[in-house]
Amino acid sequence: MSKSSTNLTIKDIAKLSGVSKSTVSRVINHDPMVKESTRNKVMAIVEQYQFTPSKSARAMRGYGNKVIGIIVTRLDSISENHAVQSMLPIFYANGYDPIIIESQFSAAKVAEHLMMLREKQADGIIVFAFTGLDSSLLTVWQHKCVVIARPFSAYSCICYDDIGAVNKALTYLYQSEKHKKIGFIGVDKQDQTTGGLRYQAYIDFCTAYKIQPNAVLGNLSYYSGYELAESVLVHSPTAIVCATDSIALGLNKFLSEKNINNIIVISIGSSELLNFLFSQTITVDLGFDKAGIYAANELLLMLEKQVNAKIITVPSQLLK
Amino acid sequence: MSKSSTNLTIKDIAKLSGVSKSTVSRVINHDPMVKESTRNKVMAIVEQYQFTPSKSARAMRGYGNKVIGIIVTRLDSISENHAVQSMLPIFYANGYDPIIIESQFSAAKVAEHLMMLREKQADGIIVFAFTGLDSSLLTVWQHKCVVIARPFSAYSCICYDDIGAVNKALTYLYQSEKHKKIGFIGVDKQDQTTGGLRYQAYIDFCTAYKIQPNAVLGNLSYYSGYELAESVLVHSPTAIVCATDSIALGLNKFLSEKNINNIIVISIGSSELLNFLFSQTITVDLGFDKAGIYAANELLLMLEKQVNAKIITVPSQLLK
DNA sequence: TTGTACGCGTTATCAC
DNA sequence: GTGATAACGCGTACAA
Repeated sequence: MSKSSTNLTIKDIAKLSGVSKSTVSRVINHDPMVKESTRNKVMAIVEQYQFTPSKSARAMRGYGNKVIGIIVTRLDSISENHAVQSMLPIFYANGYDPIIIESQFSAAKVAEHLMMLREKQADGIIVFAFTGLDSSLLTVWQHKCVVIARPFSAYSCICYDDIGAVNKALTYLYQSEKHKKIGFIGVDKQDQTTGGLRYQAYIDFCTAYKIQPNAVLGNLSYYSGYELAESVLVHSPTAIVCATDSIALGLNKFLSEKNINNIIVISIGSSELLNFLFSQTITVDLGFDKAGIYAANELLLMLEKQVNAKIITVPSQLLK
Repeated sequence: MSKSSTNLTIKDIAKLSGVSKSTVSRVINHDPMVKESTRNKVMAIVEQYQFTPSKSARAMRGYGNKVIGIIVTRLDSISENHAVQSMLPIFYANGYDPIIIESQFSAAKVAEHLMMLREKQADGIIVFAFTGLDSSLLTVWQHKCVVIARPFSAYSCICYDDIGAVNKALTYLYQSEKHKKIGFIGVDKQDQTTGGLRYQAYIDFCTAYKIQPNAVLGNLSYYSGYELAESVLVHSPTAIVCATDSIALGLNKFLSEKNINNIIVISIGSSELLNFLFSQTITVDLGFDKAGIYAANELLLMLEKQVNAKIITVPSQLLK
């Protein structure tokens, strides 16, 4: 009926409901100082015409755009994907428009994207950290920013339980299953968390329980797991812990090809694909989806009221 | 040195360079009617202070936001990820900020997102189509929209070579390798392209070459490939064509578990993971990355000048 | 309680 | 060539 061709403005709504622009503005922004009757009157028109205030205009008034920037390292990272997918509904439910961008592990790109987000008057950001990303880039955003996967001091961070996850895996193998020869395939220590932390946890466990370490480090790809398999197997372990599910995929392929099926594989990180393809693999869930939920809620909290930075560690869970 | 705390406006630049706002605006927008000397003078200041005009303000002036909306079905779709990753650099290079959103195969969500994009004054959109998405939703965007994976009439579309890909697979098996008993695992025909088109191509080839069809249809998951394997194998084919790489993963898992290794598997869709895990599988590359490039360039073309809708089919390629 | 007038940062239309 | 000025849609002191 009503021509909904071109978008209505606050002025039109004012005319239509017989009040002034300011009153309409007050109604929209839930100013308590408006008479019940006029509020209803205006709201009726607003509903009827499906009016929504121009975001650009509000942004210009310094209002914030109801925009959250989400900077992932790579769009095709399975773990980050899960985290993002679980935070999106939360942002939508609170009226925020999440905009996803890719850093490709480049600090320079992060800087670029942050500039863009500032221009767009984004209200807050979520950053998936990586080796080489410096917290100094984020200073401007300090109080409207949640960092994932690295514990930057003075920032709100969501971290994975790298150490606990490895310990859970090793405890299960050593205590419950009485394995004595446990190998480890990890990633280079230059990667502080997935690399350094998980490797160190393995080493620490070994020294604590007087196990002969048998570790080898590569990169994050499944090729790495495949290629490094042999150098761990040469010490004839009865179980092998993989620092990531990709590595576990590679290792499993190797074992499957060589028809080796008396070795237990435990993966830090539990992906649907790994569980499907190699269902005998034991996995430790790092809780990517929970991380997303934590991150989103924490950010919304920060935007609502001043809240001091905290570091949340997502609990891990052994799945057997 | 210079305090870069709060953002400068066009007014500040004007004051700083001793001209008026209008002249600064002209310089920024490459108006040829400005004296060389003043342009240089202004540009110097612009560079020095790293000034960039407020996007919100431009948007309000109806200028367009230099924003491209990209509506994917799911963030973790490997194929769409590839396409998106290949279009992002193109948009960045042309000064556009791509914003990625998830439809989750829901037409209602698409409608919501489109509303949001309109409010934000997005300049154009790219939509990954799916079963249940109606082109009527897109009418407002008709001339600034590229659709991927479905041939909507009167829209610019990038389509995959479903029929050609299946034909290439079958031709290879039948002509070059002399297979006579070729099975097919596909997806339900309700999915018009991946489901209907690829199945029909198989059937057509069979009737053309008088092959006894041996097809079964399920869904897009790798579980489906695994579960349907048996009902195809029961007719003892020597080769099986899988409509997607996920299905091929599932089928390969089944074959591997049963120690069946005399059956050729061909997958429509070539993923890195499939090639890694089951390297003996022959794959037909549908060209997801090329699709992204085509889509981005086509959209940029549409935004620049009037150009009539065309349908581009991405060539497929057999990889053996 | 509501309306008026102004400013946000930009571009477009005039004059000069 | 360049500068003043109006306009975009909105929020908000200030006045009524």
